[in-house]
Amino acid sequence: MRRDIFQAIADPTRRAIITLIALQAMTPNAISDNFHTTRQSVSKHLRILTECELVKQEQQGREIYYSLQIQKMKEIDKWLDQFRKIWETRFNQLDKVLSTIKKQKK
Amino acid sequence: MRRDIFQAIADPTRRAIITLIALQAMTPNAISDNFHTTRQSVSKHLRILTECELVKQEQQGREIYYSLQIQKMKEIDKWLDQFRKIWETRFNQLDKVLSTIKKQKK
DNA sequence: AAATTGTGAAACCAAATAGTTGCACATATA
DNA sequence: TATATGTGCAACTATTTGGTTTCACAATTT
Repeated sequence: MRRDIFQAIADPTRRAIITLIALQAMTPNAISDNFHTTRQSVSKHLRILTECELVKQEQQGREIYYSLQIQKMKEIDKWLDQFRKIWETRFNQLDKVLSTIKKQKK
Repeated sequence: MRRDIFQAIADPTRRAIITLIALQAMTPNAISDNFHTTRQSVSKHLRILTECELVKQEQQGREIYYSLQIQKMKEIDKWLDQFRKIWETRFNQLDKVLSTIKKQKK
């Protein structure tokens, strides 16, 4: 059973849940009201998200509030870094080409 | 058959392929030399990556060179934007708290 | 105390996935 | 022309996945 952030955000419902609870904690019932699926299905997604530490729970009486562990999202950002370097370099190269063309026009 | 970038980068082998061909185009044979899997398996991954436009092919004789379409990676970056705003705000709030403590110490 | 509500977990199922094996086909080399 | 090489694709398999149904249990309300 693989369980990492990339696998977690692969599912569109899970991405929607993440967005939904990014700003405020919500209960499984409240979350599932926003989707055309059962509470149990959402519950399963929340378990997966919890297992890879993208989400944390907070019990309040019989209700459990789920919220996003925003710092975990930075791991995706960190992975993107290696490519960011490349696309920025390509942009700079394009910039260089453009300024060369500009000079030649003079 | 779902086919989007998030599903594409969910597989660790595909993420490794992406990193491998990010800087230079490579043939399926050369790519599969880097993994403990068959050429056919890599070929399948390349097909998935091509289908969601993360990778482009360039035929050269009987060889086909695959390379990363770096700008497509920006889509993930774009999706992260909504969370980046949150984690930057949280950081600023922490900053505010810290400077308040500093003031109180004076 | 009895009924209701909010929840997680197990059992089950259909569909998707990653991988393998075997093949076809085009390009290159002998 | 015959053989070797680089490749994609189809068929098959084991495993994983997302979803549903059913149940158990604890907290709340009546």
